[in-house]
Amino acid sequence: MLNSRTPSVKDVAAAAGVSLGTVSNVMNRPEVVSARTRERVERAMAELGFVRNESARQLRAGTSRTLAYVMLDGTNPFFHDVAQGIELAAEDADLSLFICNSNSRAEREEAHLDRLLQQRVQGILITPVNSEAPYLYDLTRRGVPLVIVDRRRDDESCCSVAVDDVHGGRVAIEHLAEQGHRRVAFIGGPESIGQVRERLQGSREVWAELGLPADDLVYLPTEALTVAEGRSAGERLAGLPARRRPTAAFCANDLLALGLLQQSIGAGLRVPDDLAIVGFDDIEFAAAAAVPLSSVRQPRQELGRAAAQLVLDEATNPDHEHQQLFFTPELVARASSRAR
Amino acid sequence: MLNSRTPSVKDVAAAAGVSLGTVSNVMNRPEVVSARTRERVERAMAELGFVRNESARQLRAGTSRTLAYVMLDGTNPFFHDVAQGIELAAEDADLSLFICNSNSRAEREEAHLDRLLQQRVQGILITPVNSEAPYLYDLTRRGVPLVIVDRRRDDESCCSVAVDDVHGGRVAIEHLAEQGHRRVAFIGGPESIGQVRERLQGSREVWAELGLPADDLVYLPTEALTVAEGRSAGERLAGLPARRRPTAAFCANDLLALGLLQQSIGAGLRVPDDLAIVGFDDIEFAAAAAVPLSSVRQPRQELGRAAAQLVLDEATNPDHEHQQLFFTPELVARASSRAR
DNA sequence: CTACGTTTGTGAAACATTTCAACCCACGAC
DNA sequence: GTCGTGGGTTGAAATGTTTCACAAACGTAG
Repeated sequence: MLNSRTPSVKDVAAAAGVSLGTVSNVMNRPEVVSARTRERVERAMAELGFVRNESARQLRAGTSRTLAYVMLDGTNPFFHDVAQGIELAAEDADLSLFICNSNSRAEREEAHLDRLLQQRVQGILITPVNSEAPYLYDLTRRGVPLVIVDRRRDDESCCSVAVDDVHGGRVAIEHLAEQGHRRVAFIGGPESIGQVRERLQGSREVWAELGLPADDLVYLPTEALTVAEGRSAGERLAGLPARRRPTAAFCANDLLALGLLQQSIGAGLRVPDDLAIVGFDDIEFAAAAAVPLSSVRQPRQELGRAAAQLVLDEATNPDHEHQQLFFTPELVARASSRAR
Repeated sequence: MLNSRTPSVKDVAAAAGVSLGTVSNVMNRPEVVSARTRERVERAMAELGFVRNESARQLRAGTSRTLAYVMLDGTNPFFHDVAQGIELAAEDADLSLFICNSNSRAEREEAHLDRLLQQRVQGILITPVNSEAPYLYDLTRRGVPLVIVDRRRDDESCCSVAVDDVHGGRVAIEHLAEQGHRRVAFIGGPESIGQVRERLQGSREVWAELGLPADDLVYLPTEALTVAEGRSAGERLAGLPARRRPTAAFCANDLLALGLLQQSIGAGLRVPDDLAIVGFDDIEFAAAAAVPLSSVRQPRQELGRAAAQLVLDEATNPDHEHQQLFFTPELVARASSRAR
């Protein structure tokens, strides 16, 4: 019953009474083989339960059928949405997607990249721990199509897809100012993350343009962009003397905002009346929060899809040129920041 | 500068002045080659930037270095936590993990499985759309190590790892009854999902044992286990005549519960005073909800880790026996259901 | 009936690795 | 000296595909 070995093209060829090459043609160029033989071969395949060996295919053909995405933080739904966008594009191109998670650790990231190199994936999409890491430059030197997602590089040595974070910071603060807030907290960190810096920069820019005193935009640094850090920021916020306490907070991402929201409500504050909150990313759960969260929306799936298209272009188009794609995020105002 | 071809073992061998076989030995059985030559070969590898071709390795060696997990629903963080557990186990065994997402569509699932078969992955973990699907039985017939995660099969024709859902239903309802609730809603669906059926069954069992009238455990069916469905269930709940309206709800998963929570608060209900809520899964966001959500905790990472161990056993241990692993979920009581 | 073009099918080479039997060589025991 | 012994290394076969130059078969126009 159990056929020790899984059947190969050779077995199929024998069963169908044709040559190896013909079986291969049936799989790869069905138009060159006559309907009659094609059918015979297909029947043989079905009967034997033939499954093409991808390693052999790839070895000989030299081209793999997979893309890979190395995401930064598996606990943040944002990245899964990006991955979903990539997956859709990959599906269209009839490719598989390998999803890895570096968990913000450079060493894991490097290990994953090493594996992917061994697999000879067609292209790599990555939201890196550090977009200037030398091993990333190695990839490009090796000629591996590479797209940096949701980050950027100063030089333009590879494609990237990102969102205008400075602008994102601007619209968030603008909105809060419009709602009448005159003392606002910026919550986020560590500053080593480019995103955080730029969102903060945008916030400060527009704050200054509105002629508001710099001191009244309070920077509350955090250790990471997590729910727990959001809660702890909330505690620090509550600890400020009433006079100094902001009436609104702009968080560098939604996880922070969700943590802050929870802590605030738990502490008996009314949101948005006592504290207005705006997040960043607009993850699914932002809208589902008890007080639906205002957030600066990133086109998450679009980001992924666009990145996949760039990497495919680099992989297949001989005169590909690196591009830096930019999306403009927009504010989605919900209950957590509206009307005082 | 750019060396057209990526170097192969042959190139390394030439550069180091040894034979092919020796280079291979350096990679696979370093102990049999003398320290001197090993070092020479390693230097040559580094200089040439050699990267082993995994396809060729796999083709010849016959064994792949990857596991795969086909998850049911990428929008539910629960599955990502399971995946994380698998990933950890895979990392320990020095394997890569391929993560796929069927999005609850049998056709996508089958397409993914086909791909994985072609890749000759070492084993497949899956949370299937339907655990009795014929193509799943095909896998076993083919001899592919297979573990069903978070589902079960009636016959014991493959390994599975799941949670005792009947028990989960029991503890949730027991808890609510203890808090004094005498009219409770069970929210979940569709009934085609085994989980939903069993959680409901457990609920009914314990309700009857407590001597409460069957009619007072109100079953509110939903189309899916999503936040949106939770919201809509909330609306239906609010529409019930006050006399018939439950004072507590047990949701078949946390997404539903989160949706219900949001809708209820938005409608001006106080949780848990007007409506107590218990979810299922205990995803990260459950604790982070504005009113921290009580939930029946599944050991998510543990589930994944255990499943990975089973699949590895099946893959490597010649006298492997199929096992049905069971975890007992436990209630995590938080503010959404405590003390009226 | 021949020459020629088209359509189908063939067979061997190539891909990059692992594996294994065989070989070489130095060294110690006798 | 000779004979094992065993560590170190080699070379060739094998893995399952794809590709490509070529052959065979078959019409068809002249």
